Amino acid sequence: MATIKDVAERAQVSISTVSRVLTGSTRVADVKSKAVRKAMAELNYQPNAVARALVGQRTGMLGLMVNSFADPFFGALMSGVEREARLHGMQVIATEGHHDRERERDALCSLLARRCDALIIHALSLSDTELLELIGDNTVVVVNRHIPAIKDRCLWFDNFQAGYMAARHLLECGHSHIGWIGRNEDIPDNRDRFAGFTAAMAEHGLMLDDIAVELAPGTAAGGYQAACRLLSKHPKLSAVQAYNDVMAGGCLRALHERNLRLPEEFSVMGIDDVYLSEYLYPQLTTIRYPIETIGQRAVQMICTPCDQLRSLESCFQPTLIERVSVSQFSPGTR
Amino acid sequence: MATIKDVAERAQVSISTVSRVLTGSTRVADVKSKAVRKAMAELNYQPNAVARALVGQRTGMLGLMVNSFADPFFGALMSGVEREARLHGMQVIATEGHHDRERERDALCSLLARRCDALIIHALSLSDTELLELIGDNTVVVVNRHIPAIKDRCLWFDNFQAGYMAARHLLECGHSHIGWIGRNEDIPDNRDRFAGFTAAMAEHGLMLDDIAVELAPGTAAGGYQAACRLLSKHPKLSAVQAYNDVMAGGCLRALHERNLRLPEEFSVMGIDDVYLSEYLYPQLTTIRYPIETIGQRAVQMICTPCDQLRSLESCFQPTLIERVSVSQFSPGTR
DNA sequence: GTCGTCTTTGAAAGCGTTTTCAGAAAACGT
DNA sequence: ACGTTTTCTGAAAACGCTTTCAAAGACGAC
Repeated sequence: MATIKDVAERAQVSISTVSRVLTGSTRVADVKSKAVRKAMAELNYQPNAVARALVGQRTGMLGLMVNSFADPFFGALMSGVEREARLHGMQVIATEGHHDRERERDALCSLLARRCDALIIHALSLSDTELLELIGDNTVVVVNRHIPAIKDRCLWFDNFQAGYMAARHLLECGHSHIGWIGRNEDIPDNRDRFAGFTAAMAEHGLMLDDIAVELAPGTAAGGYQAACRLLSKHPKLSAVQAYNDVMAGGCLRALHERNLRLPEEFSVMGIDDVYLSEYLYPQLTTIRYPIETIGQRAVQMICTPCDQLRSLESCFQPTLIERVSVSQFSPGTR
Repeated sequence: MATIKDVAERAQVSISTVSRVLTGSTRVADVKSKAVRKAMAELNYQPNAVARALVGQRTGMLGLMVNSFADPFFGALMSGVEREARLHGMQVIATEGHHDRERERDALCSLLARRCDALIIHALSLSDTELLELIGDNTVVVVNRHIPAIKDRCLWFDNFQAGYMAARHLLECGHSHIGWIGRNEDIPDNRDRFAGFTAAMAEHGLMLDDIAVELAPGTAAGGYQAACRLLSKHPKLSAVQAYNDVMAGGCLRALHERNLRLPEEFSVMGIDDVYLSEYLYPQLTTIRYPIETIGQRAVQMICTPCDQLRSLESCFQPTLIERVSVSQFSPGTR
C-alpha cells in the first residue's frame, strides 16, 4: 500500500506538500499540486486513516453498542445511526452487549480503547454507576435510558405513556377484561410500560387485582407461553396488551391455535412498531417507538455544536399506530 | 487520557519497560513489573489502539458491508460475524451498501482507508470487476456471491438447489398449479432460484409456459402485489413459491384478505428462513439459508491459518424447514 | 581476578500522517 | 534598485506505541 512518502518521491516534492494537497489546508502551486494528484492516482494512493487519527486525535469513528444485531428493534436503531453518521463523515463501529454485564463491559472497553470520537450506548445490564465510571469523560449518548447524572446526554422513550396509551386504546374500544403479557426480567422498560398500563386501567376503575398478568421471557416464545397461561386462567378476557411487538407476535400464535377469529373475537396490542408488526396476521395495532429517529438524533447530538442542541427534546413520545389487531369489543361474539 | 509516557514516569521506568509489561513480550523484573501495573491502575491507563495499529500494521478491525442493517437477513449475518470476530479478538466495523453502486463503493473505500485487517463483503450493485479492483490485494471474504477469480474467498449459497427443493416439496405435496412470485430486479439470486424452480417443474412435465409468474420489488409490499395479480389471473392455483420469506409474507396477506383458510386451501413456500418466518401466520414452510453460519465461517476463513482452510466447503446447501404454510393438496377444498 | 554468558534495561528508530516554523522566492511599492 | 510583504516550500517535531540494538549488571566457570 502506497504511503505519502511514495507519493512525495514520485511527484518530486516533500511529504509536507503532499499532505497539503491532501487536506487543502494551504495553497500549493498549481504545477506541484497537479504533479501530486497525478502521482496519487498512479499509485492508487489512499491516505492511512490510522495515522491520521493518531496525529489528529480524532478517529472519525462512532462506537455503537446495542443488545443484538439480529433484533429488528436494534436493526432500526443501527440504520438510523449509520445513515446520519455517514452524513457527517463518520464510520460506525458496532458491537453487541447481549444483555450480559461482562459482555457489555468488554464491548465498551473495546470501543473506548479504539478511541472512538463518541459512543452511542444501549446498555441493559450495566448499572448507572458502572456505566458512568466506564465512559469517564468520553462523549457519549445513552439511548433508551434516563441517567440523571448525564441527563442531557440521554435519549429515552416515554414508556409509561406508551403503556398508558395502549391500555387507553383498548379501553376506548370497549374492552374491560384486558390481560397483560410482560417480561419476567425486571427491566425499567417493563416496569414503566406496566405502570402506564395499570394507570389507564385505574382510571376506568380497574384495580391491580382485577388485572390478569402473566410474565415470561421477552421473546416470541415467551409471549406464546404467557398467552397460553392467560387464556386458560381467564376465559373472560377479550384483549391482551403485550410488553412489545415480539411478545404480541407469540401471543397471536396462541390465539390462532385456539381458532379465534381475529380481531373480531380477540384484540391484541403491541408496543414498539418494529418491522415485524406489519407482517403479523392480523397486522398489529401498536404504539410507535421512533427508534430510528432516536438513532439519528443521537448522532446529531454528537456532531452538532452544543449551542444548537438545547432546543431538542430528549424524551420521545409514543404514537398510536392503528392497524388491524384491535377491534371494538362486541359482547358474545366469542 | 493517560499515555504510556505518563505510566512510565509514574512507575519510574522507561516507556520500553511499560510496553514490555503491556505486551508480555520480554521478561521484566518483578519489582518493576509491579510498579508498572500499579501505575497503570492508578492512572486508569488504556493503551491507545490507534497507535498500536499504526506501529503494528494491524488494526484488529473487521470491515463488514451489508445491504441494510434493518433487514433481518443481514441482522443474522452480522450476528454470526460479530460473535466469531469477538472470539478472535477482532472488532466489527460495519457499513451499509443500500443496493446502490455509489454507496457500496464509498462504503468499501471508507473501510479500506481505515485499514481493516480484512473485509467481509455482501455487495449487490458493484460488478465483479469493480469489486476486484476496489479490494486490490486486501484480505476479503465475499458472501453470497461467486466470483470465479477469487473463488476460494467466496462463500455462497446454492440458490438453484434452494429453488429446486422448494418446488419439489410443493410438487410432492400434490400441487400441480404452482405460481412463482419473483423479484423484478435482475439479480443472480433471483435468476438461480427461479431456474431451480423451473427445473423441478420440468421434471414433472410442467413447462415454463404453464407456470404462472409475477414479478415485483423484493419487499413484503411487492409480494402482496404480485400475489394479488397472480390470484386474479390464475384461479386454479393451489400454491405459490415466493422468492424469499419477506415476499412470502406479503403473499400471505393477500391470501388472508381473500379469506382463504391456510394452509388447507392454499400453500405458500418461502426461501431464507429469516427470523420473520416463524412469526407469520401460518408459520412459513421455507428453505433455510444458513446465513449466520456463513458469517461465522467468513470470520474463520480470515482468522484461521490457510493450511486448515482447504477442507471447508464454500457452497452452502439449503435445507427444507417444514412448518405450517404448506399442506397436501386436496382437490376441491377451495 | 578475568572472561563469557545471561538477563534486564533504556535510547532511539520507526509506523504514516499533520502542523509548525523558518527560509527562499516572488511580488509589490516607492 | 532596494526594502517589505506575501506566497510557497521543506525540515522537523509530534501523535502513542512496539521493537531493535547495545549497554549495563549479575552470575558462574576457569
